[in-house]
Amino acid sequence: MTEQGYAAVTSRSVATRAGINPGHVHYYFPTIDDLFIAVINKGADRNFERMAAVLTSPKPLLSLWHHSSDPRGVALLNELIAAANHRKALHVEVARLAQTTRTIQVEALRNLLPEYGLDTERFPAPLVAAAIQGIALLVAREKALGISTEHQAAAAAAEALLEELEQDRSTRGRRPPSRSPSSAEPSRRRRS
Amino acid sequence: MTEQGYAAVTSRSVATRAGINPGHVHYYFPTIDDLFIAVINKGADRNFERMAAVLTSPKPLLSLWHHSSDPRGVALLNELIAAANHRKALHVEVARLAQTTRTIQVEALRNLLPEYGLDTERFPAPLVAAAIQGIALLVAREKALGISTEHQAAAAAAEALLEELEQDRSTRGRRPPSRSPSSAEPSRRRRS
DNA sequence: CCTCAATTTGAACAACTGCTCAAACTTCTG
DNA sequence: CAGAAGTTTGAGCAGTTGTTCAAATTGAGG
Repeated sequence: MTEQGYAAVTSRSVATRAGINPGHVHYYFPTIDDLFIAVINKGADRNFERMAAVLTSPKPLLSLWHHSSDPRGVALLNELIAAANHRKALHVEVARLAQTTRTIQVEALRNLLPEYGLDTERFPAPLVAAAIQGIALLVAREKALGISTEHQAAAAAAEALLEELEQDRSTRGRRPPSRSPSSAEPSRRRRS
Repeated sequence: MTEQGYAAVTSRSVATRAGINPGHVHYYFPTIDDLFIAVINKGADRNFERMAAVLTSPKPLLSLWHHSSDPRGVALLNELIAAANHRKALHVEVARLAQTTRTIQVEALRNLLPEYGLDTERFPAPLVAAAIQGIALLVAREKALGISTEHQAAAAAAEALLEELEQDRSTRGRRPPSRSPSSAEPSRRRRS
């Protein structure tokens, strides 16, 4: 699926790779849609586990970036979404996977972002989540297309920024967060 | 293609929609790949024109955001990329389209970004381009999947940020940019 | 009006797809 | 070891695909 697109996944191609008989595929997965749904669910399980680990790791944002940058994961999700656009039965499943993933991310980020000293008015959790995953998605896509080295610069800059944020968080962590906005920094537009 | 995926584009389906005979499609487009390539090239032309207009408009970043958020454009590009992953003949064409688009964007942004007062060390042109297009891509995708209202918050926040940047640029424009970093703002980390 | 080229049609072909099903085979159970 | 349940196979069917091609139709030029 990641190598040749979802359309290359057929009873026969799967059987050949699995070293079994084409008809036998339908013994365990009555329809090909069932096979796709199984892929989605298995991918979802792994994804949720990793996501939980990522969001409770020492450097959540950076880990989320690395996780979202995984080329195989990006390629697989892209194909699943494209497949869902062609086969209606998959649409519901893919939507649910994406929905749950996004909800987990946003809820976790809502708790985490204050620790980074981010102005959550200008940079609310949904935006940060979309930015990290969106940039990672685009970088992975351009790498897969074999485009020039522009995406490397973007990836490097993104990683540097997140590293910077993680450092801010760790130094902040030592002294408890001030409850009143009176001290040090000029409240607005400190950061972006 | 945008409605049902690239796999739904067949000699017969195209002919039916065009009100012509299936075989006649092959008179003008010998192979279906040729048809896809024509779509790519036509889309590329329109895209380059709009991109040029966007990048020379009064609010380039905001316009780029709106342009990148166009649902039909996102859907079409997604399908073309998915198709290119399945049919090798398209890969070259799609890669060239994406490459050219990205190059145009980045080169324009390299000239524009200083006007916004952005620290181009931390926010180089490739990152800004990837961020705008990546977030727009993700938002459009989630909207297409029919996912909850989380993406709306992300889109609103992104738009507000860009609007803010545009205002900075316009007020900056009145007084010529200071050549030395001595004045007003504390040089590092003024902005993100 | 006649001719010749360009266009349009309809039918057909081979290759592939998802899926079914009866028959063969294997494994487990009593 | 017999039989039942589960597994695996191979062949086949109906439908769709890209593509070809000869024949029919249309249109332009002399």
